Amino acid sequence: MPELPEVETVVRDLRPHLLGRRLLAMHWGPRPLRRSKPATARTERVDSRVNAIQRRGKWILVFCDQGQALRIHLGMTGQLMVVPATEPRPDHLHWWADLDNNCQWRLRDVRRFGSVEWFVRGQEALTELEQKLGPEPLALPVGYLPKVAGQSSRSLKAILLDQTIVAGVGNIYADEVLFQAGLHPLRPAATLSIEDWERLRRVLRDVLQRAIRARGSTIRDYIGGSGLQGQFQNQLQVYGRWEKPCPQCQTPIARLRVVGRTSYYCPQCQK
DNA sequence: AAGTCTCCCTGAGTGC
DNA sequence: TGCACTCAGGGAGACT
Repeated sequence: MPELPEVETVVRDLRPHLLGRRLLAMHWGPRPLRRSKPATARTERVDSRVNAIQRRGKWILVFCDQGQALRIHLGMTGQLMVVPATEPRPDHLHWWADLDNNCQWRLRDVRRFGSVEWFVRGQEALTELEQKLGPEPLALPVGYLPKVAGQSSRSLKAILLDQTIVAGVGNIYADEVLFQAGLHPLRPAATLSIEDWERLRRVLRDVLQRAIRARGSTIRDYIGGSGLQGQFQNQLQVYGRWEKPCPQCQTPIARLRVVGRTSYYCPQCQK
């Protein structure tokens, strides 16, 4: 499941293949992705050069030199890759773009939770996101979290998953961060001390940075933009480790459902 | 009005 | 072998 470290890895992998390349045309297949625009099967003439590729939260933004932009979300199972155009089309291919070097940039997405949106006025793709997303967790100002969540009765798990508070954290890294910080997923945000919030801020940054270095976590479907799997799944301390011993205290890892998501945690280490 | 729930989607896994 | 069922969870919108 692509979260911030996985999306960042995809963006870094794609840059050398796409920067400076001309996008000739792009194609949406007959089975619609979620909330894609255009929504129906069609081909869009583009003929514009790729200027920049960036990540914002779990979103990918690709800017072209005539002011347009592509906005892509990988959903749960999205895979982006650049391959020779002659390569056979895989199953579940729902969008692709023709490049000027006989290569094709492709989105494969088994569950179609992803989206690809084409903006003629590219800046709108970013300003829309900025209106609804919180800051990047790798660069959170000291004091930001207690300011926006310090009075909230919500659980810490809900806070971390809320993209309007902080953008890019999903279920896996929320659990890992809370374990590393020694905080229970159901702990009400309003009960944290300033020291707790500062520890959480640092752990959030450190866990995500380590995961980026490992090219993210491949649990089931995720692969990077060069087709490589991630390696951080081997460093996960609690996620997916139900009833296995806690790496700190050997207590069996517990799980429960918080805001519709499965949470893994150590009942001994996390208070 | 803040916070939680439901829905979408498919393949893998499980039990019978 | 086949079938029914559950689970995985991102984000949007419905609901309480």
